[in-house]
Amino acid sequence: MTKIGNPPHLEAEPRAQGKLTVTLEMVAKLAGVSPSTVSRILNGTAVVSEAKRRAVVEATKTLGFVPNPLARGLAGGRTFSIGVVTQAIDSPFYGAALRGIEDELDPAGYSPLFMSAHWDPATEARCLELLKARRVDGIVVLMPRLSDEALKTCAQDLPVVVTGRDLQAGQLFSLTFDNFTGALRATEHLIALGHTRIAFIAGDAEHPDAAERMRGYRAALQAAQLAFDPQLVVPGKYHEISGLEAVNRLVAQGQQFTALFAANDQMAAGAALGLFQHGLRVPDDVSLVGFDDLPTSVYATPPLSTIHQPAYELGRLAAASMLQLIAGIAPTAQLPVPELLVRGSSARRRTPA
Amino acid sequence: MTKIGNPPHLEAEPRAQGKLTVTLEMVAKLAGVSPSTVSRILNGTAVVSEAKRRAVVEATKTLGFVPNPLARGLAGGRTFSIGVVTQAIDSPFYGAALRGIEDELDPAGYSPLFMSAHWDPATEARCLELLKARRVDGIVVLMPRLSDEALKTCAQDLPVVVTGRDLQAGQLFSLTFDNFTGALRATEHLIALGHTRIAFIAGDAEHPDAAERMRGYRAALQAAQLAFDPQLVVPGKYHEISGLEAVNRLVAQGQQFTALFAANDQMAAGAALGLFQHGLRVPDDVSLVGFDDLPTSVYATPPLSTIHQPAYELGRLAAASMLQLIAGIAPTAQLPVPELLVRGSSARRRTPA
DNA sequence: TAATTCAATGAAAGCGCTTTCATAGCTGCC
DNA sequence: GGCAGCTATGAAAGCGCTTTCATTGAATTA
Repeated sequence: MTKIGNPPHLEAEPRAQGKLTVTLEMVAKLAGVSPSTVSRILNGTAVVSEAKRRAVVEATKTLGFVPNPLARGLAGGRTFSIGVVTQAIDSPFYGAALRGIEDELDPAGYSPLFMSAHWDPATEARCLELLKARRVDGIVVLMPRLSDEALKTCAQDLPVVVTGRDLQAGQLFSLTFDNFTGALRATEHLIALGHTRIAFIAGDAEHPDAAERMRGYRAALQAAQLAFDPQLVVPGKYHEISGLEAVNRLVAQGQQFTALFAANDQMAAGAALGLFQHGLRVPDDVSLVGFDDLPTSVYATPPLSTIHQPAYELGRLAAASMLQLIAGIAPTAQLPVPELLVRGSSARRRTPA
Repeated sequence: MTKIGNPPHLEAEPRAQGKLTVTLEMVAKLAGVSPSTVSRILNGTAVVSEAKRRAVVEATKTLGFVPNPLARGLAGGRTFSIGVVTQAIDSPFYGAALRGIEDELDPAGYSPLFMSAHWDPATEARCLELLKARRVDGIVVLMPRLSDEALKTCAQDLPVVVTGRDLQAGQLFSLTFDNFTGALRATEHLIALGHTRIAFIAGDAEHPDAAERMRGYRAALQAAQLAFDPQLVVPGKYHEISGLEAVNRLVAQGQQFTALFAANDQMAAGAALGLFQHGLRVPDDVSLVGFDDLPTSVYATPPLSTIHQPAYELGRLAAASMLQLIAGIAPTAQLPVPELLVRGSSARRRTPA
């Protein structure tokens, strides 16, 4: 029988391990109780006499017993693991969120199972299937690309928490950030600095949050009675390169603008490079504001003014909500309101309009 | 009996799911064969007649059967999952490596299990324990902080692949990047541009790779017969803030330097901000070179010259090596040699020495 | 043709745990 | 004092799969 840690093809290698897996049964025997009792103590499933409890705890220590999660999952139906679907595991924004999830889940005895869907709905669907197959106790999807319907269907099988989408259902909880207000504040800030020609690098319209940010931008203009000029709006895809290309395009078209609002920090970084390449100084010639507050943005030159989006907090709250869902409690968590961080990239208009 | 997907506390919620988990046994019955045969076909463990194989495949499709990884793991001793310990899941560098691992493991039918140790040996040890408890088939540790001994001990239980440390053992394989040569090339580049006063922001001496980079810096100076000036070397901790502080310190001390080599891109970013704040232009006043080639570095203003470290490739190779280890093949993977990327942050010396 | 080997397959025994179910021993009340 | 009503605990049946082990029928050999 192949034993864990003793792969047959490695038999040649000397192994100094006689620890042939301590099982719950061994603990039971040593403690002089039945396996059921040990299990009950382990899970706090039932009342057990203090004497036996002590004996079991001691036996557990003596033997160095660690319950086998696989067996637990198989027998009990719960794996104490939460599937986490992110779009890009290597994105700075999601990284912070993942850490938040990790930090929240860990003390509760749950482990996250990360997968990335790369913004592709099909991949995302596959991730969900894989996670369900792995019998996770719940799934957190950060910025899903799947349809509301698909998510609801998924939530029929197990608790689901999504971010960046507003939909509630039985075991489905969502956490949304007020992108509209965030974008509104960012644009207002630029307007307050005297800018009237404010270009906007939009996110992919497919993302609801990108649409909201666009809406915020327009609302601010309108409130200030500034005309909305479609020429000043360039579509992007949330990557640095989009920001760079957007600036190239604006400049090529000869658009006049003294401020630039990018729908996320990554595009703002790209835009900064574009402006630099065209000899436009930030903030002297063009004020720049981003959205997200990536950890790196404060180290941009000049540091980027932006809307703080609490990625870490988002992760924590999502995880906490999931834990509540599992416990049968209706989550009520809410993300903090958007906060504008004014740094060096935005300044009062200096050039003539 | 608590069924997966039917948490008792959620019974109130209407569930439209009659899919009571398709098991291998059901497939066997439908295909008219024994469970053993189905298992054998699934795993390719033995020769099975073409007729039965077809029947089973069809039954699998009809029923939409997906094997339960938990049961597989419990019965077979293999979980088809690989533990991956990273130091910071939210670091841009590790993010790329994780993606590489994911991409490599997925087609092989393995899933990664990510955990971050936050540069803390104790946490790292705990991660290893947790992963072993989860019965992963192997563990990849990116830049371990644990002692060589501890890692070797761990490798007695299961295959282990580490990066950034040079140690081989039975089931232990390591993948190292030539940090020395990388730092050498970076410094040589600066020297070739006419710089003679080259400051260096070092990484934490505890990291072997940081020590190597320091060694490369010194070797380049020596080869060019430039004096090594300890005053020009500032210790850092691989974070942006270290770079910023380092520049502040250099400037406060009134050190003369026309070039700055940071042991990683994050510190280079911080340094760039520091230089900016002190009115020192890059590259006009100070040439700046980093190390790692983070995805964001190409979007710095100006784009950062740096040593490309193939994080994604590193992940892929680590994962591939793990797969080989599991298959009983001795891995031979090697990281590509360091490559210097000259971008806008480094230029010929313009200021007098 | 009989004896032997071998390939394909089924039966059954777990893997390590949870969870009914059943059973002792108690407490308490009429 | 006897019986309902508990409580603490053990026995045993799985969870869904893998893997011996045993068996059958066919292929091979003398």
